[in-house]
Amino acid sequence: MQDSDSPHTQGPIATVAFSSAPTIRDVARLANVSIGTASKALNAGGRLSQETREKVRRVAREIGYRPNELAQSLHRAKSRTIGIISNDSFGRFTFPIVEALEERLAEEGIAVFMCNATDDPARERQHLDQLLGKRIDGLVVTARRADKRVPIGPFAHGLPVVYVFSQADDPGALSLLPDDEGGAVLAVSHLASLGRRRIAHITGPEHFEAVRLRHAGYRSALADAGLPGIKDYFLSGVWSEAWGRQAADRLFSTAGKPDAIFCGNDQIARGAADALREMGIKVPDDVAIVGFDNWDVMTLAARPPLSSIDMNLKALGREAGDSLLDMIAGEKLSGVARRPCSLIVRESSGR
Amino acid sequence: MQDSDSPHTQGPIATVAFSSAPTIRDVARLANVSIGTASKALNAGGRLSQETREKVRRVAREIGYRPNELAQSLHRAKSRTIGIISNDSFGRFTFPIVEALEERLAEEGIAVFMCNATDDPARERQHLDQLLGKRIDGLVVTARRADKRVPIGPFAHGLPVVYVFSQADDPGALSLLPDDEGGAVLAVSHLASLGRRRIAHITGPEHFEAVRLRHAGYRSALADAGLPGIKDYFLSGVWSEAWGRQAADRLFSTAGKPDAIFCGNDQIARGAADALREMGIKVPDDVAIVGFDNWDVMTLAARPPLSSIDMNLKALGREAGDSLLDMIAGEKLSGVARRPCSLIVRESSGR
DNA sequence: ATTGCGTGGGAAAAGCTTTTCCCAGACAAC
DNA sequence: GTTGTCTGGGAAAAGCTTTTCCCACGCAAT
Repeated sequence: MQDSDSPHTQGPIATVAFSSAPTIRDVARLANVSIGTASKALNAGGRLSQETREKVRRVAREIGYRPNELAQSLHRAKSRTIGIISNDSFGRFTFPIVEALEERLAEEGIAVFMCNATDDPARERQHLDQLLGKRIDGLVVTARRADKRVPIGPFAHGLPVVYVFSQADDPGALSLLPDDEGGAVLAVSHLASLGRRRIAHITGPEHFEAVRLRHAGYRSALADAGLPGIKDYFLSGVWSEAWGRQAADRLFSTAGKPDAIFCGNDQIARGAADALREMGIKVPDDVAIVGFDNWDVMTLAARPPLSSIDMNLKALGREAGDSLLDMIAGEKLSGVARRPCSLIVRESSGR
Repeated sequence: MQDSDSPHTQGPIATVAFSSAPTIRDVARLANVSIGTASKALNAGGRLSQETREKVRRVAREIGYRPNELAQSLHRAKSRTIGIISNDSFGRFTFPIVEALEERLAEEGIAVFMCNATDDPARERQHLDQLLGKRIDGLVVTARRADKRVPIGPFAHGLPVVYVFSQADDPGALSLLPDDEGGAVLAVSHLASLGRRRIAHITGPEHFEAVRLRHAGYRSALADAGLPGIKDYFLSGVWSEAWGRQAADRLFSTAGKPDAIFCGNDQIARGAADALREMGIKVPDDVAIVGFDNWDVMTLAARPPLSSIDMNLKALGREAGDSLLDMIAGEKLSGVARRPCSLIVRESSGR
């Protein structure tokens, strides 16, 4: 906290009852100084005797004075406030991002307005309007899917905008995304390094960019390992456990019995693991499995616990905060940046 | 939106490039009127000719004028802003609450500051300090568990405070909670109404108030149905699928084979369902199961899909918004209110 | 004793809006 | 033609801070 030594952060919430929050006039009056002097005393600026300074601070603490940030913001034309517009109703993916972002910004004393638009352009517009009225210093846009969306700007006054887990054709804005392709490479190379040679891929709907990118990573990692791409080993469906079970059944009835499966998410992976267990196929001995998302609810509850790819969403959120701060400070950042995923090895591909 | 007819909500984000956001002075100058007149023209107040009014509005729209809410807030001593402090890092339970709350408040043009304290009193204090500086009109406190916490106030200036999914000994504040006991009654009466007579209860750690309340509901519903409470049928453990499996195993090896299980949450219920299936016990034919939370990730993926108790968290969040609005409007609300849960019947107790 | 300088503190403006009060002008009525 | 009334619009204050500029006083130096 930059102002952790300012008097109001230490005092009680309020000691003296005022009819409304005390202002600097109250402080000045009670300390027998002018308003300007009181302000200088509280802000470590100006030339004041130590004595006066302390007197003012003491009074401020006693009456629970806390500067009105609205007035401060108005004065300095910076609100120390940013907005987040989400289209995920803050679901599983945006949440860690938003949490890390909020934490980073809180470190700088910047508060976060949270707006949920749930893919409704009218609501998004309404929120945006309100945020602009509140003179936010920056804007973060996030979503459930990393697919391209229409730009939310551009803004005449150069409002800094960061898209995270989301992207748009917005030349002035920065997009921060996980490296889906790299994550898939990580998973498949890991499986190959275990000696697996028949690696299947069960995943979600192909209209997701993430599905296409992870598929690309799967293929390139296979090629790098000198393994053939087998058509029947690629199964695109939906993001559910039921599909994972169904696809696994299919792999072991019609297709040629793989010895490893890379799944597009952890739900599919868990479904596949369940199906294999019920078929009497041992995981990881007969078939190794790696999921995607590293969602503990799935990976830890599955039998056996699932290896998975972690998109490092907290790090992504934190970086979004860093970047936004840089942009607010005047730096120009733009383009699309993809950040690496991590492989988390558990029993399903362990040993 | 109360001001949906004000000009700025319809115009473009910005048409003319200003060095910084245009102010009402710019509008007044370009429309050849005084600042006061411009304000009146834009706000439907005062006595102005229709002509002047339209001229001002046209200019405002053309230059993308948007009133500075910081100045408005400063003037009217209402920020139209509230804060939410969460200690759940916005997890599964607080999300729906916060989402509904934000939606309700957005309807009134009130923006929401989101703060995550994660059970760290220092961070909570820091956030609170900042929020008070920003002159929020109200505060919502939420948490991962509904257990009692230390009050966040009291505040000298009567800041409205609502605890939701959380409670504290704060005489001036309102607490809104789900009726855990009633939810348990709902579940157990439902099972009894299906003709089940040996109803077990597998649940989480007893230091959770929710566990104790649901247990109480379980017992009172048993009594109401004229069923005996059997000691071996109550199993308290942790909130996990693994515990659900383990407890179910125990019920069917040592205890006297129940014909229904009411589970303290959906993860336990899913674990129990899995264990039963693997023992060759049919759900719901041999044993009916009802979970708690109605968490779709569990209830829909389980085999069979799980009946569950829904805490109606969205309704709770919306009501928290309503109450906070009332309190901001001057109404005095306090005490602890518990809101009913709903029973969602699926296959695990269906037919 | 007078000049000069430094120091401590005050006055005022600026940032943007809203609202109240007031004034000037126009028109009607006498 | 003069008075009165209504109407359209302007001036100014208030809301709270910060910051710049300036002034007055005291002390030291000549």
